[in-house]
Amino acid sequence: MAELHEHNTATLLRSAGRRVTNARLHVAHVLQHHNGHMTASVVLAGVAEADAHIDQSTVYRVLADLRDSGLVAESRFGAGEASYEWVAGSNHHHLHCVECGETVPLDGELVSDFSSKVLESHGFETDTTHMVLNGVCAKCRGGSTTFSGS
Amino acid sequence: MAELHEHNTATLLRSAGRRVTNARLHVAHVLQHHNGHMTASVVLAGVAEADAHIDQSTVYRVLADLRDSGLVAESRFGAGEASYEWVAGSNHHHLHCVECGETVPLDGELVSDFSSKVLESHGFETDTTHMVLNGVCAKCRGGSTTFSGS
DNA sequence: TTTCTTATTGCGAATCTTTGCAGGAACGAT
DNA sequence: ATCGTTCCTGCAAAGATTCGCAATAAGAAA
Repeated sequence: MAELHEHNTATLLRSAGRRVTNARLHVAHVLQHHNGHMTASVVLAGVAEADAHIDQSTVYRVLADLRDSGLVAESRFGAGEASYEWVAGSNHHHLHCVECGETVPLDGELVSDFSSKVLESHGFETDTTHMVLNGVCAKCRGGSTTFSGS
Repeated sequence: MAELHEHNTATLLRSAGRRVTNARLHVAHVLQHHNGHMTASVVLAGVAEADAHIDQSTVYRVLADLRDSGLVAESRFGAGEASYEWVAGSNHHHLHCVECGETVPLDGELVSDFSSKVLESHGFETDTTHMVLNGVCAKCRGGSTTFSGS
């Protein structure tokens, strides 16, 4: 099972034109086995635990090129530090509440509709594989709770 | 003129519940007199030139609370370092082309439409005072229609 | 103006992230 | 399996950003 994961990861890396290396597999593994977003320092810790020999600078570099390869999403929730999440190309979006800190998924259709309108009127093709919007959630607004969750 | 600016800035600071201080006026001044986005280090340099006595850590702190006050927008163009821009509450949005690096303004109505749809279906009030979308502009799209990740 | 409260600042040090470079590893070709 | 070309990585050092804390200055109140 871990093997399957690694096989997938290797394939993904290769099709992204990257070499399959120990450091990359470790970073990917840590990200894959953690639910939700992780800050760089958490990733750093996870990788260090798995293989103390991998250097911090390498982890940062790997994170950056996994991001560039589209396998990892890097999000900035407002002021805070960056956080990383394994996405492997899947489209998904977040609404991040600045009051309570919760992050909820955002309907992808709304995003793609918006995206195509932008393309229409500006000729600009937006990269909306992973979008983060800050704001205030239903609960914190105290208003109607029409959101069902998923 | 400079006086007017400073008067405005002071007022804005006060209504944001912040004290009017030398450091804040200097940072604001530097941002106001620069067209477009500036990285932290450029702001740092500008402030240092104006008043060498203001510490770097103070500039970072001021930048952060001007951001929190909504007077300054902090943008992250993809991988690069953060950049800052004096906005003082005005709504405006950017489309940033990852190919040529150009930044063009995005129609605010599209954004507010999108925003109200998100509110409708998720009960989530998005803060879209300053939005940055990455992608590929009309010019750079040229012939190719396919855009793969970032 | 003088006093009082507390947000801000400067300074030094800790922390986080990036960079240059030379040795080592991945992978296609032989 | 070995060779050769490039990509990656570890290491060390530089650079960027944040933090703790005592001293200072802003704004409110008297």
